[in-house]
Amino acid sequence: MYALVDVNNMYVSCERVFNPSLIGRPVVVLSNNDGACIARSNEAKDLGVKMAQPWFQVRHLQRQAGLVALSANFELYGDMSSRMMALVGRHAPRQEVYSIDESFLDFDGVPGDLVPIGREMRAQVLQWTGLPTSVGFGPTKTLAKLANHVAKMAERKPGSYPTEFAQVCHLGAVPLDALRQVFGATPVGDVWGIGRRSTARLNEGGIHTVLDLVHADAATLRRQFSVVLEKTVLELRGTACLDVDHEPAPQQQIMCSRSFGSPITELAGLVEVVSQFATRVAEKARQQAAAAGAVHVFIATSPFRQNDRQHSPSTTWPLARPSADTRLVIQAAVQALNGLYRPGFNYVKAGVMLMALQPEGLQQGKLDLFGASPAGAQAGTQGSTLPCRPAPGPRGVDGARLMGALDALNRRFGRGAVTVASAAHQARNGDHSGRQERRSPRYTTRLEEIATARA
DNA sequence: TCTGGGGTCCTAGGACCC
DNA sequence: TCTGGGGTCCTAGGACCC
Repeated sequence: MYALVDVNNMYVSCERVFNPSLIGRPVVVLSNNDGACIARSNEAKDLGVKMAQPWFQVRHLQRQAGLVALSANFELYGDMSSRMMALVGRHAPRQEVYSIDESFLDFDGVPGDLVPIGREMRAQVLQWTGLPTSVGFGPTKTLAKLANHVAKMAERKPGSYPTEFAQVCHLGAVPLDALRQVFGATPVGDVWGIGRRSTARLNEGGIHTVLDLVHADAATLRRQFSVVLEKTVLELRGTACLDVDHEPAPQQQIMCSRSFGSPITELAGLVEVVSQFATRVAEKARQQAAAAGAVHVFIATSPFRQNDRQHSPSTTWPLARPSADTRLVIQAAVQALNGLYRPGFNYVKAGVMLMALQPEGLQQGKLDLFGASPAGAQAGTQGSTLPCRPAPGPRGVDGARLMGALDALNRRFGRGAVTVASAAHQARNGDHSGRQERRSPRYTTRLEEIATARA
């Protein structure tokens, strides 16, 4: 039997732990640039605020309805997440951390009634971290997900589902007719793995509820849609196709992308932001002890600016050999960018992705024909590389040691304290990193921002 | 004026090989 | 004049997730 434990309105709940005056009020957490709502309290959902809705469209609700908006504080959410994950992981033999606020648990071999275990787990997380959760049990991951959805909705919208399902719901332990009722009351679009596109197509074919879906022919759905949907149907019928992934494979890509505070039209501005994103992904790769085989870059205009000409190209630039050296990643990213850029467009977003990741140190042989010159661009200008020594970086400095020193300085003095020159023009040329005017303190990870208690 | 960011998996089709 | 077929690998793009 599987469980899915999930924090209700995670980001808002994290904020409420440290600012209880937010409890009971409509609250949203905003994305980068304070541009869109990426988390909503139940009260904000009831006001009609949609996921990813632009802030300017709901801003008027501040006055009209007391809506409170906060800038995202990912450092806080990440730390709260690890505390919560550690707690729930104790209750089952195997755990898969599925996202920042969700965890699958595998209760295989655990005897007895799981519902009391779920309630205890929920109470413990609430008491020890302050975060409210919902728990769903089911014989497959998809059913556990659905049970979790039911647990949440039964609490939030009395009447949508039987009240005994509120907070903790075990769909593997209900009578068949009760299960049919749940299936009949749930739109297909609420099922894990069925998105907007598939929902529309299923509806056209007369499939509206989960009950319709489980009665449909799986092989036909596979032909018309995909194996993914077929598996979803099998899982809803109780046949497990997905297992808990307790040892996740290393990441395949590392990305950093962001929209800008205001459009950028000049190449120089794009070089700066792309260099910063490249710096960030290289840092992330080194944290994971990974090296990238290629660098993918994209820039994009805004589809919302309908009078603008649109241009959203992307390209992948190979590295001469796998690396997480900030300088090499920046060089490759900027070269890629040079090929993408066209004058006369209002670019509003860019991103850098590291591809073909592999464990650091796995590289075959320390030598290659062109030494360490990036993408072979400076081949022949550096003389030959001696065997059995780490190849020098672009300026003849030992790359690994330099990056290690860079990371250590930034850990100690804060991110961005030391960086590569091409990524450091921000202060002079205006800030493209965007607004974050409503961010709460990083209570749990910065000593200087720790919560203070008042008598 | 202002419209998220970071991921995974699957599929189709082209390149390439023998 | 006649001009293969089967397999693998890679890539781009789509759909989905939170």
